[in-house]
Amino acid sequence: MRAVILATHAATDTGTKKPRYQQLADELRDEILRGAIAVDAFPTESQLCARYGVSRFTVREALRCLQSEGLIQRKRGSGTIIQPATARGGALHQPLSNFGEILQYAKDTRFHFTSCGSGGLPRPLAEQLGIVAGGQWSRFKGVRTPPDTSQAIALVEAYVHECLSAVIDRIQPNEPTIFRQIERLAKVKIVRVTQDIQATPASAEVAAALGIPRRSPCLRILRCYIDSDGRTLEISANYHPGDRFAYSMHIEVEG
Amino acid sequence: MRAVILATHAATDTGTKKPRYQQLADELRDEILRGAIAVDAFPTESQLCARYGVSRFTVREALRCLQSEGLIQRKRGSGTIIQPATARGGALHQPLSNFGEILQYAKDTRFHFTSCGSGGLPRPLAEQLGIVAGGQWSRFKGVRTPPDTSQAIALVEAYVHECLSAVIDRIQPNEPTIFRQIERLAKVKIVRVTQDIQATPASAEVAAALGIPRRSPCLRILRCYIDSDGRTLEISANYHPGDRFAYSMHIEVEG
DNA sequence: TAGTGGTCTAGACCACATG
DNA sequence: ATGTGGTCTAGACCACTAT
Repeated sequence: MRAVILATHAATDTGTKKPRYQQLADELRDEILRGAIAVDAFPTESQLCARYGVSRFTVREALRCLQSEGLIQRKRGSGTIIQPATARGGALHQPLSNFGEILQYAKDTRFHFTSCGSGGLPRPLAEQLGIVAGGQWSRFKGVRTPPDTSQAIALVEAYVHECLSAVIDRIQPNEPTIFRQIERLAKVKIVRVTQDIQATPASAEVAAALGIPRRSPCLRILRCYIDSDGRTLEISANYHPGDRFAYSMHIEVEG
Repeated sequence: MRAVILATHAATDTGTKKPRYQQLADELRDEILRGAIAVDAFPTESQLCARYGVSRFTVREALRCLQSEGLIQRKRGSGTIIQPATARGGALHQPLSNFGEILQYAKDTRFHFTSCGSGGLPRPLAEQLGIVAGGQWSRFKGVRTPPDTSQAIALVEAYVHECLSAVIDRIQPNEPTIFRQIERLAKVKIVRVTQDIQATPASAEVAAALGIPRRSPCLRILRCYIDSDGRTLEISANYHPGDRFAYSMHIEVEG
């Protein structure tokens, strides 16, 4: 009865040129996670402006990133403090509520899947998502495993829309995610992901893959990957064992 | 097998004075949800600047709100479009990933609870959250019901920290949320909420309250309400029936 | 009172999409 | 070529906190 432990810290795409505020966010994130800044001695905005030679806007955009990742906490009048690891939940509650963290989760686990032909979406799935049935989707099936054990933490069923059929044959079964391959091969960009989280009983297949009893509780995460034209290019259903997996997130209160 | 339907649109606190960009966001959100703007005819930033007599910064802050709520989608070079209701999932996938939406969910359901004495945190709960055991917590228990049916959608167990014992007796059992009462009575402010989502089997108590079989899958959402000093003031465990409740959210991809 | 973060203005240049 | 949203500057005033 221990939730999955995931490392944080999004990958740094050193190849692409990032805006200044993202570079700054990367640097500060690094220092925070290395413990190079005392918890109660985070620089003020004006100090950061001076130190990095940027305007307050750039500093604030960078700090907005770190705040949305739960690394810092800010209060008008008093300043910025580093969110202590205990308040972040230690290694136990790594948030998965932004995109970089989903990627990191994928990178930190092993994934292997196989192609399973094509056809329509399963009706219950299409109904829940409100997607008109009838399209053709290529089907993949796989298992996700943490690096330190052989016990699977997810059975994954993925469906890729027919409009990508030209590149489907080139999808490799051992890369960390399918949608990143789609982006690269079809030259599209995923700009939005929707998630539906529900508790379901383990089917025979899920039970076998995860090593749990049939009908025992599973966390099912249904993800839709949407491109800049609003098309749903991929749908994945992820079944996680209820006793070994928790989905963690944090919410900053606005105002 | 139908997920819970929740109305969106955060409440407008007409009493408090809001920043200009939030007022603007409220107005635009209203127009979008009323259908007063054609899906493909959303004004550009400069049009909004002119129409409302504000700077581009203010417009962009407002649009950032709407984007994080999933109402609009923006693309450099082409403009802003309204996310059609189908891509938002219709009434089926109301997001609960920001604070206003959690409040709205609470407002749209009936909640009744009773006080159940005080004591330490249950050990498994304390372990999962990494909170040092030993503190005293006041215990509440309740049921949340949608307005249109009598079928409960959640059994709630809440724990309020002893440092608020001065106000605990004044907590009313019929207001929509406990933490809002805490904020008002103890003059504190919740600035951060963490959530742990897991699938668990229904205990006898949960099964009875929700009208589902014992051991059937439940979605358990564990929330910690944290104030500006980093103190966890309230912890709530929410048990939702797996077949009647889905937690939906969307994620905008950065960059 | 001094300093913090939150809001806001009026500019500017850029990458990108569309004609 | 024009216009979009994304980034960035250099200022300003304010609400709030700490002392």
